[in-house]
Amino acid sequence: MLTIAEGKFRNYLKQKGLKFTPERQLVLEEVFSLHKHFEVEDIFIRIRKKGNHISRATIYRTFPLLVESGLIKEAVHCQGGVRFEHIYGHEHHDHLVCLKCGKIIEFKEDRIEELQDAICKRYDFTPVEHKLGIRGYCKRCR
Amino acid sequence: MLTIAEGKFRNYLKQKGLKFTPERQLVLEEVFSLHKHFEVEDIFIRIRKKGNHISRATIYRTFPLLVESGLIKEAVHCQGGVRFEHIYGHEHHDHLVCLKCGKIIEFKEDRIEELQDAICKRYDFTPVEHKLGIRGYCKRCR
DNA sequence: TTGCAATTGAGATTTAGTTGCAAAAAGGAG
DNA sequence: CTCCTTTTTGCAACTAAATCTCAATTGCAA
Ligand SMILES: [Mn+2]
Ligand SMILES: [Mn+2]
Ligand SMILES: [Zn+2]
Ligand SMILES: [Zn+2]
Repeated sequence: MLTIAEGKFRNYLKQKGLKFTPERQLVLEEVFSLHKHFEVEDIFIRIRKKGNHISRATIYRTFPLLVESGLIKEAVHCQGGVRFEHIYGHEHHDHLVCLKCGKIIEFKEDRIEELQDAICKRYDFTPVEHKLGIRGYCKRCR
Repeated sequence: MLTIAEGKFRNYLKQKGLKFTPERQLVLEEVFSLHKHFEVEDIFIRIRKKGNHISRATIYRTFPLLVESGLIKEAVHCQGGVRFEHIYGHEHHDHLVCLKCGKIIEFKEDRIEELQDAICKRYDFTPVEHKLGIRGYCKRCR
């Protein structure tokens, strides 16, 4: 999984004339060692905890490259920072976000996706990505 | 329209033990004189241009009250600030956002809304609000 | 190995939004 | 109307996320 993601990242970088540096590798590895939503600060802290050195600026500069290369994307705008998630190795899905406990439930509904396509056709609009977030209260917080 | 919105706002404030001040009235009027998406800074500038005095802090403090009272809501997180829109006097809708020119197309699709309800039932989730934003390229920018 | 463009880290800067506080004012009680 | 309490205001100081600047470093292709 990581190796394939790394291959994609290397290709992307090369094709853009950019370099695969040790710092970018650290970020990539950390991002793909997680299996949930994450934000810049999470990755920063985890890399530092492992004794590796990296600056926040580098992570902030690396994330857009990971997005551009199709490996991760913005998932939800929670209170505070932007949260990211993997694309590579994960099917597209949308989110239910609990306003009380912050729990995030992922769901997939093909019929919604189809209707979205139909709407884009109706407005002669070429979709690149979409985000559907439903906020409310989960079973336990209601 | 404004008068009814003002009534709702006054009720909300009273019920919370808050006051209907001239500044809050200015914000309310300005917000409802617009008929498109807006952000805090827009309202600030428009009020100032008319020669009225108000501070940004007051507007930042008033917006959550307008949201809480059900008159406006966050529409989209564009590059930069949060954009708001009216709820009062407008039907619920979602957005297509052009990544090139920033144009926003509003759409309404009841079948998507129904499917969302079904999903919430499936996960025993009580929805409060949702936001569906499709980003891509409009007819002219493609 | 060399040269150059890309990258890095550190700290400064920007930007959106929040907060503390003293002075002002709303609005209910009397 | 006047008084009194509570809320509100403006300003400036502050915060936090993200971006930028720049000198020193490094990747990598020739
Ligand atoms: Mn997810
Ligand atoms: Mn809208
Ligand atoms: Zn919950
Ligand atoms: Zn466009």
